[in-house]
Amino acid sequence: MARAPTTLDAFNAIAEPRRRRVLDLLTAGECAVNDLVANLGWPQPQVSKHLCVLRKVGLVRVRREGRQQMYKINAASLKPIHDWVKNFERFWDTHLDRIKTTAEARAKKMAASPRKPTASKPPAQE
Amino acid sequence: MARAPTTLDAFNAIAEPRRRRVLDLLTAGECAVNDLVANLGWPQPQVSKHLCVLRKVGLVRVRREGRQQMYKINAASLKPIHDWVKNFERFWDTHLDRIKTTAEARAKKMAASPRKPTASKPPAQE
DNA sequence: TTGACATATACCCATATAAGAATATATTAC
DNA sequence: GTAATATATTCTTATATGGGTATATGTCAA
Repeated sequence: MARAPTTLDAFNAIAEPRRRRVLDLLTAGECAVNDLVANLGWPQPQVSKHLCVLRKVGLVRVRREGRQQMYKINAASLKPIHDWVKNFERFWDTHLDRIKTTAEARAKKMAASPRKPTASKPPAQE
Repeated sequence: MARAPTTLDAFNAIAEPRRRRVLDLLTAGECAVNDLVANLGWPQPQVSKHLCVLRKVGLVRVRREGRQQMYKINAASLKPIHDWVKNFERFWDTHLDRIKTTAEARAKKMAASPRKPTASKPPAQE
């Protein structure tokens, strides 16, 4: 089996940095292909192809306006990614870490010598 | 040019659902390969290979303990993804929308008649 | 040493890219 | 109709994959 198609889901689609770049630009608002081409400086076919992938996974919506195709972001398709990554927040959120660490340290100290509540705490940071 | 290697960064690494699955399991704590194999029910070489990719992008750390290799999550490598996706939150988070809208409305009201500081605030819970 | 266990690696194969170049399609203007 | 504009599609090519199977490496035990 080969790698999953980029059009399978948002996870695969945004693995490509250039597609993330396109989405970043589209946060500013609806945009025609040529505007993206001008902003990005990439060959037009590449822009179209990346847009095609984004469209297939539902990350953008298209609307024709005369000769132009207006693309706009549909970021709701990013929510699954957001939700998944959010489950790992606690692993880097130093605020939560500190809370947890402090709580653990206090608990340990309490268990060791319940007499001295909050005293000999050298550096021991991080 | 071909697609970027899965080992290029976390974005590419987590495009594969099975690797996300592995990370999910590792949130429970450090784990030997065979434990993962047992939990996942995949052939051992596959588990090892996926772990290898995760290791190369820094999403997991290994430690040898006797014959076992203990893998633990290093979710800090997911932070770039979190940070990127977070920029799109406003596109689906109706909660933020409401907060923003409320804040703007209040600001506008304040500007119009600065006399009433914080009064007519009915439910607006959450 | 020999063997058992735990894990990693090597090989094969079908498939899927992403970029580049050329061309096709669709829409409007003349 | 013809031309011009805006965008999409069709090639090609180099490269990377993920699963399967077999095997190599590393570690402990007797």
